[in-house]
Amino acid sequence: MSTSLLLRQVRHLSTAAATTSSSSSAISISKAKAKLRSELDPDKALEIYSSVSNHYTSPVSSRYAQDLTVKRLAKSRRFADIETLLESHKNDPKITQESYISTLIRSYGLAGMFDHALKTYNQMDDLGTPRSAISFNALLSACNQSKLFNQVPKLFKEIPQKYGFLPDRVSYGVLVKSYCESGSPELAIETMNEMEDKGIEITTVTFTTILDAFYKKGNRDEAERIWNEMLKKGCLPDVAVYNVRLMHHSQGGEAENVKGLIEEMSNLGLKPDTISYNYLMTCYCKCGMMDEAKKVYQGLEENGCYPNAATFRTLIYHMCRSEDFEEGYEMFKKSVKVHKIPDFNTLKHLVHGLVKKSKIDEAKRMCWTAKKKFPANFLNAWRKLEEQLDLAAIPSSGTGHLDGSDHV
DNA sequence: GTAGGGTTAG
Repeated sequence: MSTSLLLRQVRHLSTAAATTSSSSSAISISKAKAKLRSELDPDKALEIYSSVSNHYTSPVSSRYAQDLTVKRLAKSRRFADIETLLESHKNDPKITQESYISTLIRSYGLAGMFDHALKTYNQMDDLGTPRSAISFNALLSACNQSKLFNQVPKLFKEIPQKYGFLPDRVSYGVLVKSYCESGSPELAIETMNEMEDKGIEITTVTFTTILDAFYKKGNRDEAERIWNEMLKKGCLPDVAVYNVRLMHHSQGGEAENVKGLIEEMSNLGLKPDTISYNYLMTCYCKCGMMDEAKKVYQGLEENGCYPNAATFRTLIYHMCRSEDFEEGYEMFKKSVKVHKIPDFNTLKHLVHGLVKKSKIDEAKRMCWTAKKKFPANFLNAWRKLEEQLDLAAIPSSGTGHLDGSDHV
């Protein structure tokens, strides 16, 4: 189906949703989300999205599907398509709900289209949508997402005053983020003091933003001071704030410290997630402790976690570095099986390595599978790689199915 | 019903 046709259909569907309640061909939103996660092709993503977009249930459930679709389109620089898609939602009667229009504002931000986000925010008067901190927060987030960090303080000063509402702790959270992103965590601390004066709750989230900013600046002492202040203020640490600490300790290859932080989390009753374990794994890989890294991978499931694309990418990358290409190939097959294939560059190293070790059949099978699993715009890159390495012929044994049907 | 952690690499 062509994109323009599809978009026309989407528009039709969202208008139709105003009068009729459902369409029998639509797939469930949870099914769509799962499909969207593994779909890198923007056209196909749009197709999946269009089959659920007329089934708007609540902002939170449809936002994820919309965000994924917009992100795919933005990555392909298809801004006109994003506009058509998001503008079509303005025909929906739910546009008078502040939370509904807020998802559109946020999505424009995600695409880096802040001018459209602001235009939508300004349209609220005409559309008859009431304003509060909710849509304001969406606008501020859109500003940050579009990397216009310097504009956030200005909006923060002007908009609540203009429309007569008060910024809430989330609004302040976005403001803090904008200062941190501009490289001024000092201004973020000032903002935190201001929050305290105004009686606005400072949460673990706000501290996490600032903690991360100081680590990124290489100011570890200040980061530690923020961490201690957070605890002193009675904010409970959670998995996200530990992941910030894990990230910065794993970058220095401090395997013992990272291991210690993971244990600290468990002692506090926090369950490390895939991101936490990925940091531990990365750290072991960097220290050349590949066996320990593999143990982390093998233990993921019993810890209630699933490997993601970064898990496979990290393992495959470091297996290639230590010339364990066959092991890397086994890992590649596992990644295909669970639809978490790493990026092209990582796999390129692996194909080269397999050829170097005369594992021609494996290299051919890899290319064959990758061409099927990557989005269409990668087809040329894979063909070129095949040609360079003289792998273009059909794999010698069998058809080379790697997607769970054999060989895995 | 919104804010924080995944360019975890070369």
